[in-house]
Amino acid sequence: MTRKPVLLGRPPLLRKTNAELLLRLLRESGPCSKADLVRASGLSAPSVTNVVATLISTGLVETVGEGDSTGGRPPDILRFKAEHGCVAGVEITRDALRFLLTDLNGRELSQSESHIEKSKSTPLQICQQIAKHLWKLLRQKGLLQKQLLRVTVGVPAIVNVDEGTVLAFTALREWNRVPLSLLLTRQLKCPVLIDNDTNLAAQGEFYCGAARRESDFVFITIGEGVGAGVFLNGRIYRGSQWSAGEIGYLRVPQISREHPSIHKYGKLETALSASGILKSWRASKQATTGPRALRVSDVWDQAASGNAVARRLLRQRATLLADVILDLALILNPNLILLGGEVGNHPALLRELNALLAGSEFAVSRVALGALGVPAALWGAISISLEPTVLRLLHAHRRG
Amino acid sequence: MTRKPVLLGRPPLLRKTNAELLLRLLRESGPCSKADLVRASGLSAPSVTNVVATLISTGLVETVGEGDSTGGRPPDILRFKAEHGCVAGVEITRDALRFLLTDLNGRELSQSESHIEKSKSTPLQICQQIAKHLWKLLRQKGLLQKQLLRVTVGVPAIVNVDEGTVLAFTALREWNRVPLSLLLTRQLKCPVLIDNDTNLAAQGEFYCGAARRESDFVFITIGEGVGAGVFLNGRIYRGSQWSAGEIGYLRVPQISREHPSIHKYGKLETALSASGILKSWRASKQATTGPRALRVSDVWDQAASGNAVARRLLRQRATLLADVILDLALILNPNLILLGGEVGNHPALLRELNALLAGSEFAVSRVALGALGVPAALWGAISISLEPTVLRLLHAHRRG
DNA sequence: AAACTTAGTTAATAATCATTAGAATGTTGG
DNA sequence: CCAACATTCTAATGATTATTAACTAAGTTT
Repeated sequence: MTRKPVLLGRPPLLRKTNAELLLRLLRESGPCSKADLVRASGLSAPSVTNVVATLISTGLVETVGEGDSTGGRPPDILRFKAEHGCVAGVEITRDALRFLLTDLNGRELSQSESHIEKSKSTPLQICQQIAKHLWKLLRQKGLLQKQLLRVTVGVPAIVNVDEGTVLAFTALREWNRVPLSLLLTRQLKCPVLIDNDTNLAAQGEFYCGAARRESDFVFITIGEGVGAGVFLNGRIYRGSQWSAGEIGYLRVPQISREHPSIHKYGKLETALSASGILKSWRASKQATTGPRALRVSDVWDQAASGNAVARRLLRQRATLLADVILDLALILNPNLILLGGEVGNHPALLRELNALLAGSEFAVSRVALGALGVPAALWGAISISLEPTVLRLLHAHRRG
Repeated sequence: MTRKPVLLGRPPLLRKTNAELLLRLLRESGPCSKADLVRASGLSAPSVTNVVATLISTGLVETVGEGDSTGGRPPDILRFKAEHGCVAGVEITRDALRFLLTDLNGRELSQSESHIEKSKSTPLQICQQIAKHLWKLLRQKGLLQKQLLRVTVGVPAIVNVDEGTVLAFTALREWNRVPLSLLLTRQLKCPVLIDNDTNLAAQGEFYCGAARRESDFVFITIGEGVGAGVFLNGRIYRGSQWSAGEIGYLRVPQISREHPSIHKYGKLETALSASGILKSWRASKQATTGPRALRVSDVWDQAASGNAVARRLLRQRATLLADVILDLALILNPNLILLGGEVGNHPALLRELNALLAGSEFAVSRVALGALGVPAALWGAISISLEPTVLRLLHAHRRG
């Protein structure tokens, strides 16, 4: 047995704390000198020298030569070695896999997509496809397999994040209770985390999208289904059975009551769905031979340019959505509510919503559009991968 | 200027950490010996000796003689000196002030109530009445004024907890933007925190009521108004403008739309209110001369014993409330939803709700009744007062 | 009464950070 | 061009706090 890794109030706690602090400063403010770290951290110069020496010994930090003098000895510039390894974000959708590979600074190395063949869509086959694709991406970028340090996977389902199991996949029954995280960890030989795709999209908008520095917000995505990523106190809130934000069965005015069920869409979800909107549009346009609309955004564009049928469709959906947003605002009082998905992410809908919501004296949340679009969940996956990966490297090396 | 109190990764951080750890252990597990603390904390015996010496020097800990031998030298028993000071919880309602005084272990010293005279109900007069009453209670218990170390006040309003100001008092316009915390701090000469009463009630149920060890739950109170205390990740969630849980304007089926307004009740609130229920009851019972009902609980009792009119009233309200609960469960997925208030806290209502909610495949929260009744908010006030008070004492003494 | 058990203290050692002094290596100004 | 100065970084020393090992204290068990 190794020695017990307790680290309560013993002296090594100081080193750990300060090493994490300096590494964080280096990652956040980019390359700088020891003297800069002294000023930024508040630690003494000898301590910084000492801690940096251990950081360099882990391989996470390196010197990159002299910087410019500012009237004295020129500094040795330090930098976080972001290319030491890489992390990946993966998103599983009904018919495709999406991939994003970044270095340890979250800088994009490659982004790609891969179609899922209907005949090869069992959980195990999907895992194999993911592994194969990731190995290919690594090869293309000249990286070793063991440099892939962590993978986070988004799934359109209720997910037990602790156990790494998929609990309920609205459309795909065979995915029930699949230990996806375990399967992938075995194949990829690195830690794999899985999470709900909408949760990850919210995290992505927080990381580099429209919700930067917002500690409390809700990301609503509307496409075929409806879901919300609830982000509170600076992190994803998942609920006690992992189903927070599953708003497809919400009881709002004009929606008849039913009980939440795992394998079908809720009434609200159906009412707001893309296919429902397109169906209504096509039905009413077969009479008046107007312009074609293949996607919901086309319908919303038509509404914005004055088409009466499209305007009615938009108004109906916005009215429903306004009720949902007000309920969220009353219960959670977030600063911001973001709209995403092919139905949700449109300026015309936003305008309509703002008109419907104006007039509240409290429970006022700013409503806005997501900034990242489709890759939002991938960026969220990267975002929650980076911090634990770096800390793990730091402490693994300090031990061994 | 005093020296800067930075305490990042410097050696004193260890002492601080360990002192807090041992004090917490001592408070949670009651009187024990140094050897017990060694076993419980994982620290070495000399360290415990050392830290305990500093704890004793602050006056927060004392020795109380020898314990029983278990086959060797008998231990010196240590104990947290809970009578070193006291904290108070206060609740302001429309027509009364409620008080709870406890020692630093949260053990009740006295509980009392004081009527608010209509002619003396300005914020300043209320503050004076609170101070006067608290001084009286202290005198009765033989405590000095300076032994009152912290007071937390619950207010039936939206409260800015950071600034200590009352933002919106549904019924009382004169309370708008009152810096209640500042006023009381001046009078009481100790830190005063104010918070929403329903938030505090939720905290109370967590501390010593029906939600012990539940890290995620919602406490719904229904009386004249309707409100929810949202408790997530082990603490009150207040939202970004302090109005989380203000569900009186929630848009659920059967409730017509309106915008949240500060100085009147919402439609849902009105539909569920005690006075509305009693009014309907009296209207329908003037024909059939049945038993009298003075409180809503009497009506619910009648419903439980088969009275048709009462059953209809109960069914109506339960239907509304079931929608609210399902919406909360979908958005937050808490483990538990508690009912409180004179309308909410009744077994007949609970039965009806459970019948209406049965059948969901996910978003299932256990629904139960609050255990503390009227003093819930007072216990919540005590609960959030204790920890900061003890830590403040510990570190104040270690400095001086 | 001797052996053992448990509680607690003292003395020596280790980890870590801060302070002080000084070395390394530039720029600035006469 | 060189002396004075500025900035970066390191080496030596001392302070705080922890641990380990040895020891004292005071009981129970055989």
